Amino acid sequence: MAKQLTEKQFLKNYNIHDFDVPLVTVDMAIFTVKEGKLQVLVVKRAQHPGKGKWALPGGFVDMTLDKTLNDTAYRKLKEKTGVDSSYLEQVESFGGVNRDPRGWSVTVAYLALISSDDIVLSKDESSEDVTWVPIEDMGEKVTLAFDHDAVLNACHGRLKGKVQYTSLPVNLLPADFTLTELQKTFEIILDKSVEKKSFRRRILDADILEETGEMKTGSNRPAKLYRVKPEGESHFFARSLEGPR
Amino acid sequence: MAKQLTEKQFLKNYNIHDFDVPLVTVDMAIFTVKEGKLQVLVVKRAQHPGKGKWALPGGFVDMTLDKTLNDTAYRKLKEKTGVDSSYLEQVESFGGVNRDPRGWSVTVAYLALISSDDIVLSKDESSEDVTWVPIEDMGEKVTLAFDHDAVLNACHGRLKGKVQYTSLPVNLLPADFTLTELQKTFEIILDKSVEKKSFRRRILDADILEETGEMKTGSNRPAKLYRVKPEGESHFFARSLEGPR
DNA sequence: ACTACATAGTGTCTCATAGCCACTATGTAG
DNA sequence: CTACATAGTGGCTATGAGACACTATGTAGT
Repeated sequence: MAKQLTEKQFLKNYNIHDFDVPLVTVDMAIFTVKEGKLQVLVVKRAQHPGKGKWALPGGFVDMTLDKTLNDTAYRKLKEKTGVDSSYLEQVESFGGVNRDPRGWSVTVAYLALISSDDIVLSKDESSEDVTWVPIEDMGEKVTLAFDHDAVLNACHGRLKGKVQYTSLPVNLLPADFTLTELQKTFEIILDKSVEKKSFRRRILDADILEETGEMKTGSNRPAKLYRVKPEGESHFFARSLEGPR
Repeated sequence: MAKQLTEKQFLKNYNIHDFDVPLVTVDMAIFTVKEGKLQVLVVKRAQHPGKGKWALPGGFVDMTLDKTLNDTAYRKLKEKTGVDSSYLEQVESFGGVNRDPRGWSVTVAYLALISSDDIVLSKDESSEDVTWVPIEDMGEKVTLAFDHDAVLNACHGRLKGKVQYTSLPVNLLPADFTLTELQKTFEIILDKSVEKKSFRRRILDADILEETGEMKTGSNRPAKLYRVKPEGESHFFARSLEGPR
């Protein structure tokens, strides 16, 4: 059966373009914060090309299922994580003759942010394994197939950039959270500490959160729980977080 | 000959996908400032579909000429304007089943900024006319084929957004310019006035320009001429231009 | 040559918001 | 009841934007 072919044989048989049209895929960097680390979802490819290698989840646009590129992205996200509502943002498209051995191809990269709470990872016929990898382990412990290291890099860069002047990280937390938890999330993404008072002032003055009325108890002084107001999930600040002087 | 077909006939004959692969194009919003207005380049389509309508310049990826998507963008820019070095930035990709009558298609939108000085517009076989249109006339006096109004909107939005916190507009001016000219350019894009002292302080403190040593004479007091330092063309400011209180 | 004027460029105040860091508040654990 | 950890605040400094009046230096008309 086809699955027993080597990559070389597979490529020899692969013949999608009788017309000179590039392949089009959507690939996603799905981020979450787990165990105090920013992690990204990767899948082990069950099929050629790149069989057995880790890669970002993604795949071809399904012209019968998907009416738009965003549909493709949502579908992929749901397939791998079961999540169907979360922050999703198109980042950048990568296209060229050398990035995929099947020939000229274009991938539209998306960034997704989800809370590690509501996830059940699930593999399908295209992937033999699915796992979270801390972003800090990428490059050394794990490298990705195709140009996915570059794709991931672009997505990670976008995330880090936007964290400086938006409220994006709220999308990495469960519905209710404390300000300290939110601050930690910012710090994890920025990979540096953030001053407590500045942070709380900034977030509270932006008026993007509302108190749930509940408190988070557990260790020491209980903390107020907040939830994101509608529209609050991507507030833009006029000034960047500047970091220590 | 084929050019005499109606659009309906043309579409009936059009049969590029024996395989279910979307079409891939690159479309560009090429901006300049001319006559005190932000203007965008549009072409009148000489071919179906959309024959006779205005559209953003662009076209198919040429898999023999282009090694990457950026190559396609540069090629298109050069074809229409003769310019071969200018600011070019990928903005967003639009894909869907309804945006092009030929079927499922993806376009990768690029934003280009050029100085109105060094341009010689040139048409080719795909366009029967090429012209600049003030962005303020788009929508009322001019509408575009396909979903190009939306594409242009995304590019214009990106430009306006980045002007708030970057030095991008330097790319719309000739090599040498005065601070007042630069300020005017910012004001034209933002469509609001900018305070002179704040503006000059911001730009000069950013250390992205250098004096040419020349002065621009002509009317009244001569003004120092500046040019952009290497790397200065896309400086990011920590604070946005805020506008009048 | 002198004066009017337009445009270039500056001095200096206020204001908003980030960083700093010590202080107070309120719970849990022994 | 005390120690301690974590939540949350007060109040200062620093940076850079906005306001706006002021000075500087050319061109143009007579």
